[in-house]
Amino acid sequence: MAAMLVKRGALFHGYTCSSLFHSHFLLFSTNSEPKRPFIPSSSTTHPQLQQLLYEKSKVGFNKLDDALEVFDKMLQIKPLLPVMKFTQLLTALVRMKEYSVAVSMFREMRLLNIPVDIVTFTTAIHSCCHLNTLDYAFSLLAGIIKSGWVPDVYTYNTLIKGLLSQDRPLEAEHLFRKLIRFRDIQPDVAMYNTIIDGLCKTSNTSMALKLLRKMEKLGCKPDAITYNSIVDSLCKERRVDNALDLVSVMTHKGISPNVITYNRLLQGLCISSRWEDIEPLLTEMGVQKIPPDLHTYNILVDAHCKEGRTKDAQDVIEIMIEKSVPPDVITYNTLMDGFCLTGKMDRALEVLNTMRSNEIWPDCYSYTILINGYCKRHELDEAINLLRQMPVEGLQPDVETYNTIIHGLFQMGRHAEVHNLFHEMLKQGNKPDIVTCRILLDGLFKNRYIDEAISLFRMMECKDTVHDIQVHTIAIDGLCKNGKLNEARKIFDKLASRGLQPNVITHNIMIRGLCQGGLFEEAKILLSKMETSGCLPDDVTYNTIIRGSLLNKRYEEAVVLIENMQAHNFSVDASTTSMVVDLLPKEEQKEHEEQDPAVLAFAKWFLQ
DNA sequence: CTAGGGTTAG
Repeated sequence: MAAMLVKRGALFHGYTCSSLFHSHFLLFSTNSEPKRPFIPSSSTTHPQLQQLLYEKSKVGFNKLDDALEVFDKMLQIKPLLPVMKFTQLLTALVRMKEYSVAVSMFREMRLLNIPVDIVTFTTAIHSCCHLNTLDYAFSLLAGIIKSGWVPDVYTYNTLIKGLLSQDRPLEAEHLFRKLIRFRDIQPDVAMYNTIIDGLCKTSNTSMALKLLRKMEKLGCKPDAITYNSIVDSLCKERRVDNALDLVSVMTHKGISPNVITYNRLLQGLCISSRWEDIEPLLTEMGVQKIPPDLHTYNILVDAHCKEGRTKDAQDVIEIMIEKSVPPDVITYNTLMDGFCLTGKMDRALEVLNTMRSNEIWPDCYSYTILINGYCKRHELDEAINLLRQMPVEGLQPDVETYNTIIHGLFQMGRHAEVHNLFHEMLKQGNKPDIVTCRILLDGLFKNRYIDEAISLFRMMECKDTVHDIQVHTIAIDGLCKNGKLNEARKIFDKLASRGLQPNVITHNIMIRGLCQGGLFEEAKILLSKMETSGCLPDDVTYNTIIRGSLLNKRYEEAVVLIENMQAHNFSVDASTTSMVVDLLPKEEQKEHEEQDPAVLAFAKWFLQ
């Protein structure tokens, strides 16, 4: 569980209601006000309400106004209706994702002294969690206790889930441990599932597996949800065989995999490019009588597209329509992306029309995909046309759209337009994200605006908002490539003290920089540090250091490095090979006898 | 008719 602590910024604040006033302020100052005031209308009679409630309970509360109308009428009734009726209304709002209205209504109920109970409180807490007002959620927890109720497993699970969804896993863990330690509640499957999912989402799969065993030992039977979280996590870590094993374990224990299990496995096979294993799994789904759903088909469409088989992807869509699983906007976006990937922009645009004629309306992402397609083809004017088309279609470009087009402009050296678009993006109220930071920094370096790049990086450093290894890697790369090796080294050396873990790409960039700057010894030291650290070298690392050794005329060491690489089951890449070939004397040079014998010896050894 | 209304996975 301790490994959950890796998530940054998760300081333990405690669970008091000290911030009650602050939370109230938040509630009033945001859009949490009801859509209209709760002024009870007159001349409502009880039977009328019963009729309304009866009707609504059959068709559900479709509109927000329905719920508000019912609330008004409910308030009229004397004697007061059972709390449950009010809770049902709150739940209806939650189902409509009208969380702020739900919270306001709850507050109204409290002001009117409607005697809410633990279920009502929990529903209100659930709404707060969706509104990012966790402080208020915890003040409601205090409110529960003050009202003489006892928070139960539902209440705490809602809060834990809220903490996790707010990226506060440390506090979620604390709360969970506290509950167990003080035996406040007996965790049930749902609570274990919440924690296990939290562990999985913070890449603590082994911890999740431990907790799975622990819950079983404590007599809490895991269900499909428990296993699916872990299966998903294993697949994302490309441990799809472990995922498959876990599924056979669950089946053995009498817990049947469901469509979500199979979808996660299919996705896992796709991530690991194990196309040959997909067909058997689909067959097994058929045997188990689990029909594929929309997600299954979307995974298949994506897999075909990723492999460039857009025809097969289209066939899958045909099958979907046949089987009455109508494609959605994701299906069509995936197919469009497939066409963009192969540069077939006309086909991608056809898909856009197909989806419109099927009354599936393109979203912002549809346009981003197309814009990305044009950027890849270096057709920036087409991309900009599409960007301008979006508002006409009632779509507002988002950060991702702007990131895509800014990246494209930089690639084409259209630096001046980047500035315009960046300011447009800010004016539209889009906050730059970490990807924007990376694109800007990289673009400035690659377009040789070195001073601008450096000052941008310094700004990011000062603000400390950009606590991101990729941004630092980009800066190191940019500095190395522009003859500022020492500044690059300074940043690299400071990474650990900033709590940033250099990854294999960071290392490869630094090693290449060192080799090209003639600091081969230092590059070798860095490689050996990698071999003993958690960041294992990959084929790029070995090829980089080998090219470095050749560049620095260390032919004996090149032999050792190549053998070392082959011992690690990596092979020499094309770039390294051509470098060796270049070492050989050219035909026209053959008569000259200046060739270094060590070079010849090495090249002969390599080519034998 | 003694529950009903609230928690967890893509």
